[in-house]
Amino acid sequence: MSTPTRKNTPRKRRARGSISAEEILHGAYELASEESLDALSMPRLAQRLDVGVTSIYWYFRSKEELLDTMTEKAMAEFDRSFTLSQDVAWDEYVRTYFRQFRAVFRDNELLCDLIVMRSGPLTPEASRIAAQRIDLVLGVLVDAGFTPDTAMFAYSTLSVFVRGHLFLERGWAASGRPDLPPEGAFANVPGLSVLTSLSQPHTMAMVSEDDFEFGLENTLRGLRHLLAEEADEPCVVRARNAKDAVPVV
Amino acid sequence: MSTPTRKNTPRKRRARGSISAEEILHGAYELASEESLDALSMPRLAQRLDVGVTSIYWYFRSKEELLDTMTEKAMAEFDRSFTLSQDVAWDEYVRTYFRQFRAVFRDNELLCDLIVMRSGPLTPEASRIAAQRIDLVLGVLVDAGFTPDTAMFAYSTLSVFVRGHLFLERGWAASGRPDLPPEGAFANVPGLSVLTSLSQPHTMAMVSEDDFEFGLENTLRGLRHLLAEEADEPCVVRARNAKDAVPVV
DNA sequence: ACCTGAACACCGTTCAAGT
DNA sequence: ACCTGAACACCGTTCAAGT
Repeated sequence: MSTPTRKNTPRKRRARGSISAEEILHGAYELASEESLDALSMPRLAQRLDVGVTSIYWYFRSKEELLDTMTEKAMAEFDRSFTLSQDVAWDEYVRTYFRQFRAVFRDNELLCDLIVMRSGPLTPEASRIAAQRIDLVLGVLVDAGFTPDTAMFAYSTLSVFVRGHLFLERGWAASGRPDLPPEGAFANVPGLSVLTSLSQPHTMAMVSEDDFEFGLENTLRGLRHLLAEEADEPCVVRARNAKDAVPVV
Repeated sequence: MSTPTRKNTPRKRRARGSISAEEILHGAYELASEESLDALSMPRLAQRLDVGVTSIYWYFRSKEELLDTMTEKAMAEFDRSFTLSQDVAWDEYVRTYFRQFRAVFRDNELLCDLIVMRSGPLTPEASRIAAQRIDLVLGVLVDAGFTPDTAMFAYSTLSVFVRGHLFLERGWAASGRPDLPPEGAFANVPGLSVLTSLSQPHTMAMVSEDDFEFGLENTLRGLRHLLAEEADEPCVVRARNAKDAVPVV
């Protein structure tokens, strides 16, 4: 029994062409997908691939570079899971698009972690995929009468709102604690007036289904009226403030 | 010269009442404030306080508990840096409030890291402070004619948007790279139509000043019209979609 | 050219003491 | 009751080799 124990067995040296960037990327993606992005560490990945930890560094300069490449893969997968509607009004198109946007990230934690949570500059490839998808939505908005610039701002607002929503949702999910007790969240805070007179339960998290839908619809309402204003809609005259709105009777 | 070297000098044991939770909290807050929240580690903090690392664990069960307490402090500081406007229209009030909301977090990285980036359940104390501030804004909305529930949704939308904006901004800032080259961001992506015809520079980051202002104003516009709809404004009849809007001429 | 283990400088946290 | 160092199980990364 001079055989070294399992634990201390040094792996036999692998052949020269036996690893590749693709293989590492695939293993990393799988590991993160099965467990979580947090669980992805260089040692764990090496173990899974049956490779020396340092070998990974020959193919990826750093963990960040590996994550960037994983994000490319994630962006392609995100793109594939979209089904764009056709022949609907621009606002229905946008509504469906961003509901789906949220749904895909909600159902796939890894995509959300790589693309939403790790937000920042993308690789050119990931950037390309995103740009082409965004351009389609902008096209719909421009066809509806928005200028290209306004269309871009409209997309930006919704994108920031939806990603903000996903980000905050994740924060509460990660805490383990379920959302605050729906009612009674503010029960023992003195000096409150409105918060204690809500007729439906609201939570501090602000990431309920209703919160999402309200935000989405309100943004669309704003855009609808912006479009009308830009087209010199005769009904409401330059309504900057509610009380300034002049109904043309 | 039998004196042990500086490096290896064991700290002399401290007296029994010589540390306190407050002192640790203060030191942690200062360290994070001077450097960054990332730079705050238990060993670094202990070193700064001239205390054994493990001593901290007598006062705080974990680093997370320390961070939660720091967030309480941060929330109080955030609250103090607010100056609420008076005697202005509800939408001007909300506009000023959320511009300030963003500005405070932008100017104080630590507050942003503790309150925005580390979003999730707050301690009861932090929760209380936030609830009281939010209640003031809701009061203004209710006075303007919104129902308490709608007021809460309105706050939620804006809060999620602004925090989303701050979160994304931080992601791009952390990357070190300045934002993408304003124009030419999509220059070499084939098949683009709208993105290549923008008359002003937009960036992939979607967190420019203009993006923020557009989102804020658009949300306010949506809310203004929602208020009008709810009050049975005679001008636009149940305008769920732009094409459904019936101008009453 | 590719793969490797040992080593480095860190983490957060536990534990069995010391006083 | 409070403070402590040693130790544990991790990180990401570098370096000087091996083949």
